[in-house]
Amino acid sequence: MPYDPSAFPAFAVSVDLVVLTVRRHSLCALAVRRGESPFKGRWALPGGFVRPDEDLAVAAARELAEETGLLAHDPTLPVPPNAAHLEQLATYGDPKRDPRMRVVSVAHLALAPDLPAPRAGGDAHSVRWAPVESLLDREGAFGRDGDLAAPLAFDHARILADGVERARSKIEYSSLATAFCPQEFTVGELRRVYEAVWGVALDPRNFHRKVTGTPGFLVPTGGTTTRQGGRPAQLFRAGGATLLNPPMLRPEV
Amino acid sequence: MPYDPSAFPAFAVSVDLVVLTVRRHSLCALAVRRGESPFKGRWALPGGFVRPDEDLAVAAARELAEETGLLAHDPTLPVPPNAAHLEQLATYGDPKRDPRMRVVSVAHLALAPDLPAPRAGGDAHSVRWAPVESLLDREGAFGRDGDLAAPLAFDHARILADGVERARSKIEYSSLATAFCPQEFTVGELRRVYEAVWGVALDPRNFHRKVTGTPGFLVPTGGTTTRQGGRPAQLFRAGGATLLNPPMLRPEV
DNA sequence: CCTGATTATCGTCAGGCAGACGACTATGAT
DNA sequence: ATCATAGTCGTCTGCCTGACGATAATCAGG
Repeated sequence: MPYDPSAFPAFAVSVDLVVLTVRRHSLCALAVRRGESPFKGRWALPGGFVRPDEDLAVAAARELAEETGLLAHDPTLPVPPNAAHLEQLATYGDPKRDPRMRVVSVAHLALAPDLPAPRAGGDAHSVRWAPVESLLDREGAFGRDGDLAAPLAFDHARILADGVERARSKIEYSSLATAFCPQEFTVGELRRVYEAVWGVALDPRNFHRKVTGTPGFLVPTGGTTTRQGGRPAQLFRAGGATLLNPPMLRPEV
Repeated sequence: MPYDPSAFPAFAVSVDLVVLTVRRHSLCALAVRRGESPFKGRWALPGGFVRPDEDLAVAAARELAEETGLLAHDPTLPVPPNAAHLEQLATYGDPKRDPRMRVVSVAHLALAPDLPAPRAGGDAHSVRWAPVESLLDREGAFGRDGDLAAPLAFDHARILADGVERARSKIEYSSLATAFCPQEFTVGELRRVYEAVWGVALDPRNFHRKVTGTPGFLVPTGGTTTRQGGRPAQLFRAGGATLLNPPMLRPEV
């Protein structure tokens, strides 16, 4: 029996990306400047429409690659050089979230190491990393279109806030913070990731004891580096463990 | 400038519900029997299409009320008598997940106290509570259509498994387990909720110490009850705290 | 009434882990 | 050589958890 799709309301489905990285000791998100109405000239999260025969995760990985050149990382495979963590975040479907039409957006969260260059994607629009506070602390008081301090387009401030909160809580009980680091990194670099994401200062000695004492979190590569200045530090790679038990504790307040 | 929606692929968007409760010391989920093709006669999760001007959370709350009579619980308001916890779970959009057409389903998770009657919804189809293991442990070896032991329709086994895992982990660090209890409950009843959801036995003495010692988790109502047999137990209501810090620890293995 | 079964509640103790912080090490800069 | 910087190892104390003993208050049945 043939089926009549017109019996059900039609929606457009898009994926939006919260791509986070740590740059210069602060948590940054990828933002693109919109070249078209609505919200023309305003900053927004990267994203796009899902294709007719494309799974949601595939669409998100495609958008991520288009914007950053990063590959989505399948956790079952060894980590390729240019890999980012990618996971589904949440879905936003307020009927009025897009003034053009009914769009349901499946937001995804990507965590990437600091990239050599914030390369613009295939499209010619501008792309940049911006500290998440600067993207979120926008009252709209100066919100003329095109103003760099205008709020993010659509409901993207909400999506970004949800993504940041997911990242903040997830590095507590998983080894996901290593997704912000290059393949080889030091304990100090990992600590600065936690400090940037949580916005707190951590005790280097207790942090060192905790991460080196958690089985499977870090594996030493044998090398050392002195790129941070001071005494040379051991280099590590991410170990096989994905869940930290007991978790890293985020300091109060 | 008018906008042409036909420029983008059209999707149907539905909400599916993982409704969990604890009955007779085991974790159960709500299942409905499908009256139509595809998967006619098979068990499935309750759900339905999102209406053209309906937010996703509203659609989920509407489906929940239709199937169970439960109201979704806005956490900012005092808990009404027939309230359930409702939250978004994840979104499933495999192009082949529904043989009829491209359907993206936004799954939601609802936690409800044990209901007086598993009342059938407005539709005349049959509805029942089933232990989650019995819904998930179906190899499909006996999977003729209509067979009670056939796997769940569509990708609903996956959705149910994800919902159960979300509930299992979320009661660790939040006070959500109280959503499985009536408005007034004893420490022992709350402990049996944890035991049913996790499938483990907990030490009654350590559990009592933990939950009564966590500020804001439980507030005594002053009453006592003996409905479980044995010594009368104090009655509590859920306190204002939503996050448990430190969390309840799920026993190893 | 007495006994046992059942459930609730309080207490004790040892081990593990986290926070605070002292001490020492190995590099580069001046 | 000295200093600044960062990394690494230890120590101590307090809190929390798991294991488990002991007591309290009810009900069922003899």
